[in-house]
Amino acid sequence: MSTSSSPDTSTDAVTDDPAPNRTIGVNMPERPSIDNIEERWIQAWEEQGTYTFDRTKHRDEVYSIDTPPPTVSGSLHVGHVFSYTQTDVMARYQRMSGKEVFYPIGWDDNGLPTERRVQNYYGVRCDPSIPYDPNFVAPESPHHPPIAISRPNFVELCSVLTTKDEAVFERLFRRLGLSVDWRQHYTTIGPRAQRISQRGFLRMLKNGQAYRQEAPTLWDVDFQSSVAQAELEDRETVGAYHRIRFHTKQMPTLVIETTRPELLAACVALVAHPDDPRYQTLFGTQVTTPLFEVEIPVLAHPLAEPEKGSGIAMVCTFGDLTDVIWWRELSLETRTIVGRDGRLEHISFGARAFPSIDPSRAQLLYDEIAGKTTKQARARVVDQLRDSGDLVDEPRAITHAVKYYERGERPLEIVSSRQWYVKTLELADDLIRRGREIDWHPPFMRARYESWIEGLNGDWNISRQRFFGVPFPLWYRIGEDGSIDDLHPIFPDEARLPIDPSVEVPEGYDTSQRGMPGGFTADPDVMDTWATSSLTPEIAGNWEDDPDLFERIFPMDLRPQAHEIIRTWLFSSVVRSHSLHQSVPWTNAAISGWILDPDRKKMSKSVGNVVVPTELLETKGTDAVRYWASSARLGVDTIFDDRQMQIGRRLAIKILNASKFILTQLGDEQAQAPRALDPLDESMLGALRSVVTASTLAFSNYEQARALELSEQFFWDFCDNYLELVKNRAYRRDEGAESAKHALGLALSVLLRLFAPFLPFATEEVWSWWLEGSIHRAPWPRTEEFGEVSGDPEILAAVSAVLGEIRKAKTNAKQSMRVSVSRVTITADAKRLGEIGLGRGDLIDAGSIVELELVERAGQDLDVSVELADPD
RNA sequence: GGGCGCUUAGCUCAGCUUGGUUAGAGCAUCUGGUUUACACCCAGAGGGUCGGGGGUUCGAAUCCCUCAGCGCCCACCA
Repeated sequence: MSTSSSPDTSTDAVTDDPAPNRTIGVNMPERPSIDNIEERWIQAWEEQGTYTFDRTKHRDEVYSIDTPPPTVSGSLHVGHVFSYTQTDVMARYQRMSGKEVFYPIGWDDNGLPTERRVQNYYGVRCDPSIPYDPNFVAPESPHHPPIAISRPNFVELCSVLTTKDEAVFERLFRRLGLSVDWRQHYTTIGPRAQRISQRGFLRMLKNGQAYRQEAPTLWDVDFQSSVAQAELEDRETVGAYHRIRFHTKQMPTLVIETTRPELLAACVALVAHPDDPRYQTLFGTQVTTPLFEVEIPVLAHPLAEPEKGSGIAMVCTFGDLTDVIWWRELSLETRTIVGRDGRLEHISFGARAFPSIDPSRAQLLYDEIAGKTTKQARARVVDQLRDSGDLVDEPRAITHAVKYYERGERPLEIVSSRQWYVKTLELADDLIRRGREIDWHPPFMRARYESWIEGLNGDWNISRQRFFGVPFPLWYRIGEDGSIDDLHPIFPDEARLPIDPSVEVPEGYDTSQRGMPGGFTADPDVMDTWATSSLTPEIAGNWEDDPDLFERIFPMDLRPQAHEIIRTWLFSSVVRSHSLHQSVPWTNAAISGWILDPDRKKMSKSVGNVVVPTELLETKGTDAVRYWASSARLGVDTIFDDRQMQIGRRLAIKILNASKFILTQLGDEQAQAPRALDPLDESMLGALRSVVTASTLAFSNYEQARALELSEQFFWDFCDNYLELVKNRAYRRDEGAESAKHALGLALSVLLRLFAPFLPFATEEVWSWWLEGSIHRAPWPRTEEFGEVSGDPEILAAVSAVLGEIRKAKTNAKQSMRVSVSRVTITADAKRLGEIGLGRGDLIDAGSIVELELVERAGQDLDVSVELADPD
């Protein structure tokens, strides 16, 4: 034998090698590793089109997924890694099960988050009154103070930045091994999304599902835009109760309590409960407000709570949502004083809207607060009340829940404005019924959907007074007198969509007529981001522009998403689908949990506890991270736990090593079906067949964590016991070896495929050592593959138990596992003894047993007595 | 105020739908072993009155009632 170094060491002649020459595993490395294998496979999958959607497949052969388009202006966090992996696991399972998986990817890049990011990133702000500057160059670093730029310039910057952000997201998602079809790609600001959003809106306008109305609207004074009920959140905020005296002749003193004394000038009534004995004499009378001395009615309404404060409330236009209800139901006056910028407007007392007994004094007092913010005005009004003697006691500090826009910093105001709405209130029953057509995973998440619908207090406001969004595709006529005809919008032909009405001109008009008497003006608003996102199935499926595709994927099979956006994304999607298609948008909703940090706080950027996902994937390995994400059940909030990733990492490595070992034993001989299977091999295959059945069932119930657990449990036992028992026999050249090789080959193939959805890289790596094609297009294991195997899992279990006892004896004696055993006596009942007898030869080999005695004793389950060989 | 979820070993979690081995796994801890599949390995050990109380049952982690703690969702919180 040559001692010179040969590059071809693996085929170096080793004449006494019991295994034949093998070509299997020519790509098999000496020391397999899961590190740095990702990029190779990502590239191979892309080149081979492994995940490309085949659109010739019929609807019932397709599994379609309404992938959540992540907000690209947000940061990447482990929550993305977690939930997107859970969806990918299901996608891979469905693909292997024979479904053609429609797995698109979108980026949510329109809307306020992007605007805000652009403002901060470049140091700019949008001023729609400025004309477009074609030579504008964005500053290198954030400019202070922000540069005012035109709307078109601003929108351009939004596009530039989102493109950058999207590239970062794409890198992460590829690295995570998502089996999305990158050709099925959309953005929520792109032309297709705009066209479909606008078409969806026009359809709903025409069928009466959308309407425009002037009404009290939730308003963020910083963003200067309306917001929807779904975007509210309560925040505990410090405030104070102020006891204020109103003037009446009916009672010696009349005191109300309020947290918003600055709205006194906007007061339009007092309200008490109809049964409240204290105020019976007041109902129907007029009382006078302090300071401004405006006469207001005292009215009864059941919403007034006698226990709260003094039991009688000051109704202002508008302090909160209850005021809106009272205002509407009691047909009260409108006296708005808070402007859209959050400051008190200048108003005139004595005018019709603001009558006063003493207009000049009222004006004097009010002029001190006009122009101030509500907070500044509040302090001043309290001083005024104190001076006038109408403040009873000093303000009492409290903490109470106040409504904020979820992205906002100051409490919401309610202003009267004209907005576009989508009808939801009258659909409530239908929407709940639709919700019950969807299979929720986990089922209890449906309760959140229903409780949201039951709590709706108005229709869905879809218009926003912002810039980077989908414009409403409408114009309004301007009368000869310059008045705008809001009631009869001009619609574009749908074939023209998408359009920007501030640039394009309605049919029959020309550019010169824009903004002119007798001409037209564009609707200035953009759509709420959810008005677009609610159409993701339509956008991904290219609704009406590609009806052939759409009918192959809609209604979709799966909507994966997080639970905090049930009231927004999920709800609004059901609304649109119900109205546009009289259908649910999908048949399954898989709701992922949150990632919590070890203190059980939700991981978020503001808490400063976010782990950078790309670093995580690089240091742990993608499969390890995917294992962690896969082992969490849907809907369950999960602690970020790198120990769980370590376990996944070990599993992936073990799969590589065990596979290498098995492939080495298989050799390259054409696998031949053995004449008869050894009972131990058959037993192992019988157990594995049960795993296939149980794992498949778990997947069909959207319990991927269970499927993983089953396969993993089997696999470790398979390595520790079966491989040890069978490896000596497999090396021989007899019938027993044939049986072992057959069983090993089948088991390896099945196991790799069972793990493939979870650990796509490690399993693909092994597959490539052995077989052609991608494992991710290989069929999901079926029980039929096991043929006539009728294996009783008890045999392997019994033999393994004996092997365990022998190991225990060796361990207790602090001996090596390789030390030989001079005598083993097994006492058991006939059935157990029979099972063990079937694995006798393998047991003797694996345990290094010199003498094995089987003793039958009825009623004895299993007793193993072990005599170790003399250490000498 | 209404609703949902959770509470099992030091840690992270299964098990509960359909009640029945001695309540499981991994990690961590401890004790050993091994270096021709794998030290990212192997073997073994210790560790739990299944949140409290009550009930149903021959039998309850599992079913029912109740209480508590934690988390979340919803609500017209002057």
